[in-house]
Amino acid sequence: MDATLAALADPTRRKVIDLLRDGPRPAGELAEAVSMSAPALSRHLRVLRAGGLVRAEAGGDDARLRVYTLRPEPFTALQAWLDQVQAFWAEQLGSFKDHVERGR
Amino acid sequence: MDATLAALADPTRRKVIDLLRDGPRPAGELAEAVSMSAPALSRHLRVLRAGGLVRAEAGGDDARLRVYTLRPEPFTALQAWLDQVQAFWAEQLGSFKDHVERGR
DNA sequence: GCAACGATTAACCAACACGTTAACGACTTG
DNA sequence: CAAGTCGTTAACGTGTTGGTTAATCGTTGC
Repeated sequence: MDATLAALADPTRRKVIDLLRDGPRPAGELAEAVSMSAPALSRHLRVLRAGGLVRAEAGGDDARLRVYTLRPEPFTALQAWLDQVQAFWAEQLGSFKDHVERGR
Repeated sequence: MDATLAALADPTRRKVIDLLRDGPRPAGELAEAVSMSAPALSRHLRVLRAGGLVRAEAGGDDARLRVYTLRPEPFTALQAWLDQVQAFWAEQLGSFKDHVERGR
């Protein structure tokens, strides 16, 4: 949870996530898409990997390529936490409902 | 979106969110709950306020108190983004379904 | 009015995050 | 095998973050 949100805190990394939304891509394409030096992006990718947000596999045809793909687990975990937080307003709504039903 | 995730990146601030889940609290209580000096927490609260995650109102009885409450907007916005990201696997599932239905 | 209190801001410092260029290892291609 | 390519790590400078204590502002209560 900690690693997930730390990873998502950076705009560049979020942009990478958004890019990967329409399909896996090799590191090079990602670097160019965010107009950043390859080393800089490589470290962002390391953070994303450490947080389990992405996974890298060797490109089948050209083994030099490292193809990155989104991983679902951290996102579902985050969503679960968000649901818990939002339960707060559900309670508020419940109190209000009780309040109303109690006739005032 | 940026401010939201930046705010959530810090563990202390997430703990504050979790504390506020079961009701509004004054700054002092929060500071003690996270065992941190009042100034340190005050700055965390400023970040949370800037991101719109919380709102502060003067305590009705004692005007020295600043009572903090959760605000829903950033959380729903974040959830919307998460849904978009997760659409990725929905597509994958679709492809798999097509794959199966195509008889192989 | 004056001491105490709650909260924030100011000033300062250690630690970390992020970008750059340079160097390196692994693979491909002629 | 030699040169070029893809990606990562190393080393470095810089800006930001997060904590501390000291000072400030508004409110409370005797």
